[in-house]
Amino acid sequence: MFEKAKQSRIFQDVVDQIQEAILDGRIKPGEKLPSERELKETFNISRGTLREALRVLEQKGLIEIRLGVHGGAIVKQASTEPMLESLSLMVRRKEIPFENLQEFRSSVEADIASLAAQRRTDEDMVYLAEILEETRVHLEDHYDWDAFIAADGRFHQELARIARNRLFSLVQKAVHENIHEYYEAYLARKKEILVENHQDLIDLFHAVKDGNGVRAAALMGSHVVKFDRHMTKLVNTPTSPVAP
Amino acid sequence: MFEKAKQSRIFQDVVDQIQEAILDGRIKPGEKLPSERELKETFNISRGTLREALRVLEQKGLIEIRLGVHGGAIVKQASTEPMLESLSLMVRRKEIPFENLQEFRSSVEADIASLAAQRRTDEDMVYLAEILEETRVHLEDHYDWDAFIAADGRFHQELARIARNRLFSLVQKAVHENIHEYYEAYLARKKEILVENHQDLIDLFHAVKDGNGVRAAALMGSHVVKFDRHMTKLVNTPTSPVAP
DNA sequence: AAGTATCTAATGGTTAAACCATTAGATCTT
DNA sequence: AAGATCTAATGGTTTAACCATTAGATACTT
Repeated sequence: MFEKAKQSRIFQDVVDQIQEAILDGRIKPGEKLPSERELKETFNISRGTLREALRVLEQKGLIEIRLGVHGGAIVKQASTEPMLESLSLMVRRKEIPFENLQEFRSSVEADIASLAAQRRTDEDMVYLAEILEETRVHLEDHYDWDAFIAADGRFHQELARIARNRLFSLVQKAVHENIHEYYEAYLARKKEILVENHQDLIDLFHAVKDGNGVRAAALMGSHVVKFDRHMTKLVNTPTSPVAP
Repeated sequence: MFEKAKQSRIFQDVVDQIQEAILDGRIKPGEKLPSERELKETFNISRGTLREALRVLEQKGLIEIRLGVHGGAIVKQASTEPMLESLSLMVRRKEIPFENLQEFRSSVEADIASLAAQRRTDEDMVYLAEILEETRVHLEDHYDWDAFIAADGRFHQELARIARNRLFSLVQKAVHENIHEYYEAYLARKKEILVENHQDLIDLFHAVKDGNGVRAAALMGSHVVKFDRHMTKLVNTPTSPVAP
């Protein structure tokens, strides 16, 4: 019924006030807050307390601090960093099993492929074809594992852009960045994997070009799953039963 | 080719060291860090600098500070708070258009419904049936809009649990909490909306019970879209063209 | 006149020492 | 035994000073 009375922390009050000012648009991205010495007077607090508030706001991705004579706290554009970091921390803390991450990625990528197929324009397909050609070059002309993987990443990213949903783009990026580390660590660099992968991308390209959302989603789902399977056994360290 | 030399900030170094210790498991959830006065000696820094580091770690959700004689910084269990907050900030800063949020939610809920249908056990269905009955009571026996909406939320949440993917659960929660504010603000409280909604839940329940993932996904997709449509026109404030 | 070096002042980064507020446990009182 | 009080350790806050970085002003050199 009741909630515990919050122990007042002055810096938290300052954080809230500045955050609301930013969210309400009273201070806009690019604009500068007053200097620390001015702000401490405004809020009638010490500089140390003010600086603790600034650290919190900085960590939230709301402000950025610059050094020097014309430095100070500048309101940042909204960015994906805080989301990337918080997801990354969840994964690194093993709060999310790796298979969950794989499964989620597979579903999200399939959703993206479906939307992309429904919304792609002719210009989109031109650019997507360029990326597809890149993967072919890095596979057939000058074999280069890392370059192929990088182009493959751009292909997925571009599909998300074609889907025209910023949240999907953001989530796709967050998941990809967090799963990529595992590729580096656990994936055997066999060319045959990339050959298979490349064929998937070609099929995907055509499904999107044809506006066939159902097929695009199905192809993408199996594409991701197939790729993940190459390392599943290596990642899954069985947890030993805990003694009572 | 090069990246700009990072301006060294001492507190950042402290943040990194403590964060790594937590992620490596050298300090475990529930365990307490030494007191501020001890830590400042360990790192050979001032207390103010140390406290700035603690503020950052606290904001990252890695530690929690308790007051009093046996207080101090305690390593927290991994939790969803940081992700919820960062997504919330993105939405509130209008970095993500509302329609994107709706569309994303619809896709994710459909994915969840599909997985749930594939993985549900008999016990799962017993509990899900209880929640479904709750919605019926709040609609037919003692009509209560808020109670129905709350039970509806639990139905979705329980489906995510049945899907047995923590990342889906987490994302579902994050999106739901961020979209819920809009319901409060923009949704007309007409009973007929809930009647329609309730029928959807019944159909969904049976699709899941039958293990029909495809049908469950389709039902969930249209269920969410239908619900969202009731407020779409109200939320979309057309942006006036900007003068050059 | 142009370019270069130096100086200046404002800003964030850091330190030090002190005091306040909160809290769990020890001690005292009844 | 129960309750009140004291004690000490901890986080929260303040103050005042100094350091490091930086953009612009000024002085100097060619």
